[in-house]
Amino acid sequence: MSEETGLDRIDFAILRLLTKDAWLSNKQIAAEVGLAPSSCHERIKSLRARGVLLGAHAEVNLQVIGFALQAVLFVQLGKLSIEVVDDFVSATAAVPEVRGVFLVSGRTDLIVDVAVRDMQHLKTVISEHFNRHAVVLRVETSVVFNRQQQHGMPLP
Amino acid sequence: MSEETGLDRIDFAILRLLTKDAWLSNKQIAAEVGLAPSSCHERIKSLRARGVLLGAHAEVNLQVIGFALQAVLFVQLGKLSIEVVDDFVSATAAVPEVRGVFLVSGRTDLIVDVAVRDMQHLKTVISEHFNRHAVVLRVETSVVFNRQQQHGMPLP
DNA sequence: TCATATTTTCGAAAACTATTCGATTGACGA
DNA sequence: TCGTCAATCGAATAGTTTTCGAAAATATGA
Repeated sequence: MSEETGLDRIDFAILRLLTKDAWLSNKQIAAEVGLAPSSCHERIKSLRARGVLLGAHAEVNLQVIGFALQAVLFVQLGKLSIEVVDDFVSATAAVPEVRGVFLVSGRTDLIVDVAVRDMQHLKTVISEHFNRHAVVLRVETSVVFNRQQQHGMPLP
Repeated sequence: MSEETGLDRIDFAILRLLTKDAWLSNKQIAAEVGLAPSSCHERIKSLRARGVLLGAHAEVNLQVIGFALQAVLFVQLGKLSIEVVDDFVSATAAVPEVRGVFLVSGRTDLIVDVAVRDMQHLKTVISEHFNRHAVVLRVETSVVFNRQQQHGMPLP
């Protein structure tokens, strides 16, 4: 068991499997990692209880439900307190079209990943949720041509 | 049933529940959407078969496994063919530390979201996978201070 | 409008899986 | 070496998923 994390080789194997496919059965995982189903079940329960496994989310094909356009917004904010900025980040994340928000260092403050139906919809989202907001100084928009997301573990 | 998507109100309810928590049982979902378990099961099977539901991924606490630092890389590429660029996007997505890659329009070509252990690790990743690569003209790095991800449906 | 075809839903049975629990094993420090 | 503790196991139970034929609802066409 690694002293760093409190997780051993088998825990990592379980995490790797579940990040690849959260719908694997406990029985299948147990077989893959070489444990009895009851032991594997105990480990997964423990990983959840310790806050290592945070949950699982199904992935839907956004094209199919009519969200054909993706964009990235580079948002510049005014000089604000940390509290105001963090609140704006949370408010932004709560917008249904927003898939992700990053508060970053550098020339831009916020990077916002949005999924929309079309250009008209994109215009509406930017106008309603960013340009209208007093804390926002400037929004630069980039269209996403290609995108790849990695859901697995960041270990080779 | 919506003619646009081939999905009705109940399908959307199922998708909303599963994107929030992919570990909900079929029985629970059936109860929430007001169907018999067998009918609900049939719908979920169909959503998978039609490519609407693409899969599910467990979410792990990256801090706990030692990935304490997140960064966004803004990568500028040379004038290249679409094929070469798409290949580079795929190669980038395959790097374990890379969580997501966006090929975008505008002043930067690639936005890369990475999770690393520390600054030393970040330096290594940028050096090994970007600066070393001939197609990369320039990499600008931003540290991620705060991040929120939305896994649910982009509908109110 | 009515009859027919098709799809969807349902409940019950069967098959399978998760979950619990006491006993056993194995690791570790005294 | 011994005792303690945590992890593992197998078997029993409880619960869920999956299948399937029949019924209901919905769509189709004359």
